Amino acid sequence: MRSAKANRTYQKIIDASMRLFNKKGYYGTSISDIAQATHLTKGAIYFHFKNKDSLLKEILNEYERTFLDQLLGEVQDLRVGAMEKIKRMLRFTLNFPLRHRDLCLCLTILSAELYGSEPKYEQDLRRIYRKYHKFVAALIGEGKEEGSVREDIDPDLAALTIIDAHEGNLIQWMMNMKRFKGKDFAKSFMAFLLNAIRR
Amino acid sequence: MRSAKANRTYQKIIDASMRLFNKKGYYGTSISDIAQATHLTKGAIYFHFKNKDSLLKEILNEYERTFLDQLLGEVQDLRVGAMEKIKRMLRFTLNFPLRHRDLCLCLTILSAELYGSEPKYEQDLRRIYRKYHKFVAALIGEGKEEGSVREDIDPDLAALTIIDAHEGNLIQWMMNMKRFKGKDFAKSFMAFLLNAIRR
Amino acid sequence: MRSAKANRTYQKIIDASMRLFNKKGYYGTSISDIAQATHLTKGAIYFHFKNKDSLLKEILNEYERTFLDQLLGEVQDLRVGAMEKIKRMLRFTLNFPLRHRDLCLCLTILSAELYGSEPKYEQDLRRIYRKYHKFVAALIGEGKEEGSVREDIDPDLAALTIIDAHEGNLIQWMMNMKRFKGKDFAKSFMAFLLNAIRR
Amino acid sequence: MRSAKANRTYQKIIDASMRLFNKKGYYGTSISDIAQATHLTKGAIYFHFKNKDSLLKEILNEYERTFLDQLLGEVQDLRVGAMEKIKRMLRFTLNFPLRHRDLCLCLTILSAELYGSEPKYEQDLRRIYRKYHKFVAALIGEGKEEGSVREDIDPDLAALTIIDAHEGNLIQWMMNMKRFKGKDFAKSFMAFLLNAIRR
DNA sequence: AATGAATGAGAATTCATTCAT
DNA sequence: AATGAATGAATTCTCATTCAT
Repeated sequence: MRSAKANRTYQKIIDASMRLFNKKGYYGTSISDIAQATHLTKGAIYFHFKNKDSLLKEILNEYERTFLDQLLGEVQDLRVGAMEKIKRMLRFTLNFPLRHRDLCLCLTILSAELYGSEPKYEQDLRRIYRKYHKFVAALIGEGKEEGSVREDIDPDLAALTIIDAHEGNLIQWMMNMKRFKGKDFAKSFMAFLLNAIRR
Repeated sequence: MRSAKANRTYQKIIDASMRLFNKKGYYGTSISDIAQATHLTKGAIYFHFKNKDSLLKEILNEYERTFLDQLLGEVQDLRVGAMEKIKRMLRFTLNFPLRHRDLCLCLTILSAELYGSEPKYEQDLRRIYRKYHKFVAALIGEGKEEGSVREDIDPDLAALTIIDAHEGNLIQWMMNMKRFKGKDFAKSFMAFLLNAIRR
Repeated sequence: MRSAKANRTYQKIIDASMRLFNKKGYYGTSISDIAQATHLTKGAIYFHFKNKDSLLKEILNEYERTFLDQLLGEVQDLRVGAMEKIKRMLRFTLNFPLRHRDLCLCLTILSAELYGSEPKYEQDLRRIYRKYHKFVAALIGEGKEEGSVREDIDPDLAALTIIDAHEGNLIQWMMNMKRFKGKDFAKSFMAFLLNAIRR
Repeated sequence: MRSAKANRTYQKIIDASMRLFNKKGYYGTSISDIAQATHLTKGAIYFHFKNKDSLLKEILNEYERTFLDQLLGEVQDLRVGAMEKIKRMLRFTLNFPLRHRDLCLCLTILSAELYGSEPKYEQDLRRIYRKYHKFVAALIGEGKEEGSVREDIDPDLAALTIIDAHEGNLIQWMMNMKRFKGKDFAKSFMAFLLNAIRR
C-alpha cells in the first residue's frame, strides 16, 4: 500500500508527463524534462516508475479507465433506444476532451507517434482502439436493426469513420485552439455525424 | 541546377525518410537509420540536406506541391456545380493516399508528433492546413448558396470536420491496414460525408 | 552547495583541461580527451559542465581570481613608493607562472587562439586584460608623479608593453622550456623592464 | 612550371587561409571555410595543396622568406655599428606587421595554438624562432663588445625577451587595434626596448 | 584546372538508466 | 522517499580527404 505522499508524487509525475508528451511528443520529452517540471530529480522518477515505457503504459491505462470504461459503463446498459445511445455516446465522447484535455490529446499524439514504431506500444494502443471500435460498431448495428440508422451504412466502417473523425478532430482542435471554441466544435461535429448516419 | 545523379540520390533520401518517419516517427528516426536505408553514409545525407530539419521541411513542401496545389488546380476552376466540385474534391482527397501512401501518412504523423513541439515546424504545418481549410470551406459555402448543401451547416466548422475526419481516417487506416481495403474505406467515407452535408 | 566529491571531480576536470588546452589548444582538445585524462566518461564531464564553452569560461574565471585579484590585493594598498610597488608587481607577475604553470600558459594560448574567433570568448578575455592593463598603467602613472619613472614614458603604452612582453615571454618560455630555467628567465626579464622605465 | 592562373589561385588560397587562421585559428578554420572565402570548391583547394598541413607549412615558409630572410638580408652585412644595426633590426621588425598584418598575426597565432600540439608543426616553428633568436642574440653580443650595450645584459636572454615582447605585442595589438595606432605602438615599443639595453 | 558527390572518422551533446548514500 | 554522481550508448553534425568526370 503506497503512502498518500507517494501517491501524490506519482500523480504529479503522470500529469506532468502528459502535458509534456502533448507539447513535445514522447521521444521529444526527456526524463530530465519531467524531473524539471515536477521539481523532482531523475532518481525520484525512477523510484516511482520502472522506466520511461512504464510511464507511457500507465497513461494508456489511465485513458482506458477514465474514458473507455467510463463510456461503456454509462451507455452500454441503458434502457433506451439505439439512436439515443448513439447520441449519448457521441455526447460523452465529445465532452470528454473538454474535461480531460491533456489525457485526451496525449492519446491521440502518442498513437500517431508510436503506432508502428515499436510493437510494445502497438499492442496496447490496438487493444484500446479495438475495444472502442467494437463498442461503437455494435451500437450502430443495433441502430440499423431498430431502423433508426440508414440501411446503406456498414457498422464496422461507420464506427471506424466516427472514431477517425474524432481523432482527427482532436488534432485539428489542438491546431486551431485559438480560433474555435471547444463547445462549438463539438456541437457542429455531433450534428455532422448524426446527419451522416441517421435515416 | 542539380545533376541527374544528385537528383536521384536526393529523392532516394526523401523517400526513405518518409517511410521511416511513418514507421518510427520523426524523433524516432535517426540520420543513421536513413543512411542505412539508402545505402549511403551519414555524410552523404548531410551533403544533400543541411540538417534533419530541412529534410522534414522538404517533405512538407512536397506534400503541399503534390497534394494541395494539385487538388486546387484540378477542382477550383471547373465549370460545374458546387456539389460536383465537392464530390471531386472528396474523390481526389480520398484517392490520394492510395497513390501516395507514404507522403500522406507522413504528413499526418508529423502533424500529430510535431505540432506544438517546436515553432519552426508549426508555422509550415499551419500554413498548409490553413490553405486546405480555406479551400474546402469556400466550396461548402458555394454549395450553400447553390442550395445543394444543408442550410444548418457552418462552412468553416464543416470544412474543419471534413479535414479532421480525413486525418483521423489515415491514422485509423494505418492501424487497420490489414482489416480493411483502402478502396472500401474511401467509399464508405465518401458516402458518410456526403450524407452529412447534402440537403 | 556542491559536495566534496563533486568538488574534487570538478577540479580534476579543470586541471586536466588546462593541461590539455596547453598541449593541444582549445579546438585541438576534445571532450573525449578530457574524459580519458580524468578517467571519467564524457557524460560525467557534462554533468559538471554545461558544455565545452563553460569549461573554458571557468578557466578564465579561475585566472582572474588566482592571478589578477590576488595581484591587486597584494600590491594595490601597500604603503610604499610607486617604484617599489612596480617591482613587487613584476615579481608577483614573473613568479606566478612558476607556481601556476598550466593556468598561466592556458590563458596565453587561449587568448592567442580564441581572440577574434568568437565574440563569446572575446568579451571575457577583454575584460581580464583591461583590468590588468588599467592597474599597471596606474602604477606607472604613480611612478611618474613620484619621479621614479622616466618622463618620456606613456603609462598606457608602457603598461601594454609590459603585459605584452610578459605574454610573449610565456610563449617563448613554453617553446624553450628545456633551454632556460624559469628563474633566470624571470630575473633577466625583470632587469630588462626596470631598465626600460627607470629614470 | 605553374601557369599564371594557377599561381594566382594558389596565392588567393594562401591569403584567404591566413586571414581565416587569424580570425578562427587553425583548427577553427575548415577547408570549407577556405573554399567559401576563395569562391572555389574544396576539390580545387586539394588540387593546389596536398592537405591542410601543407597549407600551413607554406604559410610558415612565406613568413621565413618575407620576414626573416628579408631582415637578415637587410641588416646582417651593413657596414655600421652594432647599436645602429639593432635599431634597424627593431625598426624593420616593428614595421613589418604594419605592411604584412595577416602574415604576421598568423605566425603568432599559429605558434600559440600549435606549439606543443603536434611535432610536425613544432619542428618548423622551432626552426624559424631559432634562426631569429640566433640573429638577434648575435647583434646584442656585438653591441656588448662594441660597448654600446649594457654589460649586465645576457645576449641570449635579452634576445629572447625582445622576441617575446614583440610576440606578445602583436597579440595585444590585435586585441587593442581600435584603441592604439600601430605607429604609436611601435614607437613606444622601440623606445622601451632601447632604454632597456642601451648603456 | 576544377567540380561535385561521397566517405569515414570523430566531434559535441543528450539521455535513459543505475546505484551508493 | 529522494538525491546526486556517473555510465554508456546513441544522436546530430562537421570535416579532412578522395575520386570519377
